[in-house]
Amino acid sequence: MARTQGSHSDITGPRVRDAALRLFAQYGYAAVSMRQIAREVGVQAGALYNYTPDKQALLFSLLRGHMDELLEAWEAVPRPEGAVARLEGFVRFHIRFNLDRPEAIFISYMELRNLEPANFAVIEAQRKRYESALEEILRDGQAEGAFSVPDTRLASYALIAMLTGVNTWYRAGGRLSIEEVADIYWDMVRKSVAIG
Amino acid sequence: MARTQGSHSDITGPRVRDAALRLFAQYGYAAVSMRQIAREVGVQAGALYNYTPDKQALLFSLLRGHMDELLEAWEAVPRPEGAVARLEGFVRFHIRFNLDRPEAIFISYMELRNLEPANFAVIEAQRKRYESALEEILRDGQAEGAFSVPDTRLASYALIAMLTGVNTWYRAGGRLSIEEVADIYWDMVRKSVAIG
DNA sequence: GCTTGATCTGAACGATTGTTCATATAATCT
DNA sequence: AGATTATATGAACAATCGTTCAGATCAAGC
Repeated sequence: MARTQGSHSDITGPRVRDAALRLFAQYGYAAVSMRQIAREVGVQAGALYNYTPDKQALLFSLLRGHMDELLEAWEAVPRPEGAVARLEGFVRFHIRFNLDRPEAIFISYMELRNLEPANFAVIEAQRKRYESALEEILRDGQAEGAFSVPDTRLASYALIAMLTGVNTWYRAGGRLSIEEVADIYWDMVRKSVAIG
Repeated sequence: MARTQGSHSDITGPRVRDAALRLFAQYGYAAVSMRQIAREVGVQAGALYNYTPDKQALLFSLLRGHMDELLEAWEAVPRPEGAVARLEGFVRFHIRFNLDRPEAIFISYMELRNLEPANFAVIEAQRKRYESALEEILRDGQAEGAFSVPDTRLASYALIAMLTGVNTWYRAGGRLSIEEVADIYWDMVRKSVAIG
């Protein structure tokens, strides 16, 4: 048997990516086999190679696509006057974006070490680009006299870690909505960089 | 050949654990083979089974040992009067402890999903026990009127994530000492839960 | 209706996996 | 010195890994 009714590249391709994303997030890149991905899609392992040259490229493509989406989405966020407003924008954007795609976020942090050096460099550069947006806001706020942040680099690391941590505990349908969570985090972030 | 000069269980045992810890931290549990660990120790793969019943037990033993050490060390920390002082104690302890053993911390967060369910439950319970110590401090501070933390559970998650994030960027010999880092983080934590 | 091209199967490849075990050696005990 | 025990080797096991490929099958274009 081969090629069952109604199956096309346009359908199988995304299904391969979806299955890989979900399985990588759940079990980890190294622990997931190509046959496991194929089974999820309902296809034999060999068929996957119509959609990716190899397993590594599949991981890279997922991470690359995710980072592209992240950077694009962030650049589309309005850039209001004042560092405080911009910081609030960043916090709310980050939480919303992360909670919207927990699996992609998860593998973006967990599977970096499974990227070949050349691929790692690409993703790492994109991540730095995103995180430097936060540091720039902190620098602006410091210059404006709105923040008290002696070390903006370090503070940006601290805040990113805090915000990204939401994904480790938030579950849809819990007692708090995403907006309520964002409100609380924004309050903590605001105070943590405030003067005093 | 077998048993080369001067090698004993007392020596090989810890070396197996050290090698496993380092390799798991660097490449991930699933990506590291028993033969790789054995090579690092300078022994054949079969010899590892004098020190662990299987690979899974080796991972669990490392995590279990780490969590025991963490809980014991935390309980040895003096418990001063006042939630603010206790919070400062927690922050400084957490950063110091984490930066002292980056590899154990790393696998404690990355390899949880590679634990069998029964093993996972044990480690997870220990982690909860540790994190609840922070939440208790926040509740005390709220009751004292020293903090403004509407949701202590959520705030404890936020702070833990922020503090643990230090390990992702801190490198020994960098421009800041551990104490300087702890000072800066404590300042941010203090303000983030303060009133106003 | 026949051909073409895209898509998939199913078997096969060599390599590697975790683990077991008979055997050999070296340290320790008597 | 001889016997015992702990510790290691090295080969073997079945299972699984990522990947390749000839051939089968279906959809689309003429």
